[in-house]
Amino acid sequence: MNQLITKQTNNQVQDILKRNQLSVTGSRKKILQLFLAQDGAIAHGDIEKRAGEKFDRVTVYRTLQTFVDKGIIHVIPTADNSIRYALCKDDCSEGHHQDHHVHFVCTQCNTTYCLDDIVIPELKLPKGYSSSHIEVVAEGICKNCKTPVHLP
Amino acid sequence: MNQLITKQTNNQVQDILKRNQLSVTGSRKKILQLFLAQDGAIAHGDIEKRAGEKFDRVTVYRTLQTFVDKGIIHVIPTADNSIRYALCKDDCSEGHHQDHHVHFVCTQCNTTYCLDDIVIPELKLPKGYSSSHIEVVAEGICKNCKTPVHLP
DNA sequence: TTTCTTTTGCAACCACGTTGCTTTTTATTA
DNA sequence: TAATAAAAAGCAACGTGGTTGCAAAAGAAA
Ligand SMILES: [Mn+2]
Ligand SMILES: [Mn+2]
Ligand SMILES: [Zn+2]
Ligand SMILES: [Zn+2]
Repeated sequence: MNQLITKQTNNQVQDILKRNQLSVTGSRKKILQLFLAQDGAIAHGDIEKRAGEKFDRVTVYRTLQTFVDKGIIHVIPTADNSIRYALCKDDCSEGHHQDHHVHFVCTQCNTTYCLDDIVIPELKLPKGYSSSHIEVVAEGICKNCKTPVHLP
Repeated sequence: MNQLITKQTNNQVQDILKRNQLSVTGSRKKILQLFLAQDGAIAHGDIEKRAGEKFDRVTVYRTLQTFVDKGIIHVIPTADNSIRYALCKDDCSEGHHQDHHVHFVCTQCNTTYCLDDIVIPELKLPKGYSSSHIEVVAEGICKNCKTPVHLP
């Protein structure tokens, strides 16, 4: 079964790389698999840990940069300066990211989620200020860490 | 006149340091003056440049850390990972920061402002998520960079 | 398989931040 | 004002995260 999933994922990985005109290499396959197997974002450190036994530090950096350039993943700003990445939706492409959405960091499991469907509300700025883009990061408890409610 | 301002500011600096039970030293005076003379936040790099000719790199780090600990300044999260600091309002004190406000980064002059009076609007999170704190950073044109309107 | 192009690994480097320790400065008290 | 104790500053050394140039290896195309 694990084998089956791997095969499926493998096709998906090949597909994404081909579609973006990237050659299929070990490092790219490995890192892309990490993203596909993950609900939410991954910190650079974790990627390096999980891919780093097999690949050089520099290769990991370059692979991630390539993916960002191609619009396959996007960078998520964090308060603690640890860089995180997450898969982009399909409407991103080379040089054209479309990743303006709210991010949610769970304070319990430390997972970062992209909340693509949440509307960023209007902000009443002071006189003279006008904003072109608003970055919102919410902190709290995620769906998986929520304390379950006992029904009577 | 410059002399007068300096004297006034000097008193203010002494006052802030005394109030927080900090000894009055060259580095602390210099760095605090930078903040008092500035509308908006200052990047660590700038502080180091403007105070660094006279003081050691390490001293600048330690001074800023002391100010943060005492609730004199607060750290501002930025997308580009350049750490910025701004003066806290009076309701911050040692170990008790009260700096939950919107930040505004001007894309023209690159100044970062603390918008203390802006209300952070409610966010409709997906089912299962609950947030305890929302970080908002708005990007755009500030009051000083706004294109002036010609009156007829 | 051969050839050309792209990617990788390695070594070296830089920027940023931290730590331990000694010297200097500040506050306190005589 | 001079002596003392406590705090801060300077220095050197180190760690981490990220970058660059170049030679070797792997991938794509033929
Ligand atoms: Mn996202
Ligand atoms: Mn602020
Ligand atoms: Zn969680
Ligand atoms: Zn501006």
